[in-house]
Amino acid sequence: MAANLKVIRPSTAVAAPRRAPAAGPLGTRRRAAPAELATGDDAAPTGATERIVASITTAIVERRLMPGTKLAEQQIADIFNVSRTLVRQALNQLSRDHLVTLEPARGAFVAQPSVEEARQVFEVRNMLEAAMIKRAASELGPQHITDLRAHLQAERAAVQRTDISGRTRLLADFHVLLAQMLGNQALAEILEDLVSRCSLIALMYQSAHSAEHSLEEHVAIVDALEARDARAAVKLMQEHLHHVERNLRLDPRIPDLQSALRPDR
Amino acid sequence: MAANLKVIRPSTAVAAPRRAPAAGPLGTRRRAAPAELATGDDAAPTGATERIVASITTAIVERRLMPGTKLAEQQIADIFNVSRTLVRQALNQLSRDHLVTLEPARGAFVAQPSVEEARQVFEVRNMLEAAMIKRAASELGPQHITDLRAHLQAERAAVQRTDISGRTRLLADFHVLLAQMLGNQALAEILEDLVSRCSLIALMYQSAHSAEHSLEEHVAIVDALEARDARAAVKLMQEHLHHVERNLRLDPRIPDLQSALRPDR
DNA sequence: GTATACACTATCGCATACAATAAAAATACT
DNA sequence: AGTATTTTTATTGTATGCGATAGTGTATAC
Repeated sequence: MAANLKVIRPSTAVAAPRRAPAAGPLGTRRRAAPAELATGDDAAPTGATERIVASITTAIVERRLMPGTKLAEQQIADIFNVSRTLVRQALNQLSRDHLVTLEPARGAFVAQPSVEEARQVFEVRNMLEAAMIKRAASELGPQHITDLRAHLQAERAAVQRTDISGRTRLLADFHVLLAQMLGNQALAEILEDLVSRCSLIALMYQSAHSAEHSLEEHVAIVDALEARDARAAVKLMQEHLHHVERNLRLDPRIPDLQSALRPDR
Repeated sequence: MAANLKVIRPSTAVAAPRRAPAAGPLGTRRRAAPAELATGDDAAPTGATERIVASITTAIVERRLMPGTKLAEQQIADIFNVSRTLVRQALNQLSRDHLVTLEPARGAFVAQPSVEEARQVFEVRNMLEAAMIKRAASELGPQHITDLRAHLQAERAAVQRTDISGRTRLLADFHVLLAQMLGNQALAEILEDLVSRCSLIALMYQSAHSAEHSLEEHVAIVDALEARDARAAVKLMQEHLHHVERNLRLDPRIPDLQSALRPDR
């Protein structure tokens, strides 16, 4: 009975995962415990911190936690029926992922990435994913392509049924999936961080980039990979990232409004 | 009198930094506390965890802590005159940096990167740094070149006086410095992680790559940057990374011997 | 003499308790 | 009435304590 909690309202509360942690194509997050059994409920002795991190990460990426939301330790501890100690560990990890910011003696808050940070993250993604997709074009086999198609199908399903949180996650996972297929865990971990941050950025700056458009571009990328056309794949990926970035509402008004309204709650 | 400790012997002990934390060209590590005064001694209320992380990181990168060394919580707590709580936080952060591994219910150990992990890290560095140096060639100004030359001078000095720990750090910092000059903090942080891991890898696999050789290659890279020859810079950087990787003693004998001899000590 | 089983010790995992800090509220004063 | 100041309250930061787990050493049986 550890993790039965309702979806949260935007006001200073935290959400738990509605679905089992390892549901999606790449559910497990880094540094998994030895052998996490299918403990649907609470019986995860060591993985308690992991569970909290995964829950909050999912909540942020799936847009159920707004930037700037305060993450009070005791509240989260009550929700997960653990002590503040474990919550603290989780929040520390999340701050390393740039998903929450720790203000000394004030508490943890869902991060509010600056415009500059957004620029930097997209720049790094561009560097990394261009190189990645180039290798993918030459190294991925038929099985990988099949798996990618399956993922695209899942994306399409989520988009069609307007599953906002599912589609957000799946669209982001596409990029991480590519990294994992190259068999490079180090790359996958880095990209996972970057992609998560991008989800937060997209949320904060109210991306006008439609999910349909992203899906189309993903399809085009896989097509290029299947054709082993590295040049086209790189170009498509870079354009894709550029589109996503360009469709952010980076007008100074928006973030200012955000932070202007938020100080009190 | 918090941080007066002697240099450690390889057997299950931990070292503190002999010099002030922010000494080198890029001394401060990520997520710095608001304004870390020059508190030579202990008066760092919030930054206590930071200090421990920085100390152990430095100790590992500068080769004063061998891979596999046990990092007992109480020992470190005694050394820094803090409670195990803060040490735990520090060790958690370090495990996120891949510098220590946390074995459940057994403790923390200086990481022993596998051959496969080494391969992956170098692959990512290659992707990232090739793209980075390409941008650097077009974006860096004369002042940056001057700063790079100064850094090379510091490298040369450390190499000449056979300052083993200093040169190891400086050679690694060269790459991070490049990232910082591009004004991309996100990139710099990622690269800092990768470079730290490489230091550990080089230590573990007894790199035969001479420091002099690395220095020469760094000089060549800066020359190419100054000439704004992006193509050459990329090529030189990739060759440099390739040389470093190729000079690792990746023979299966070494790590097997390590793990064969190590279980008892 | 070797191997297995048992007990002991040391360290980790987690929770709880206490101290310090910052926000909030209430009161007093201009 | 509005503002400044003090008191109160809530939340974070750190330390400590207890239960649990794994490693180590010893004794006993074969």
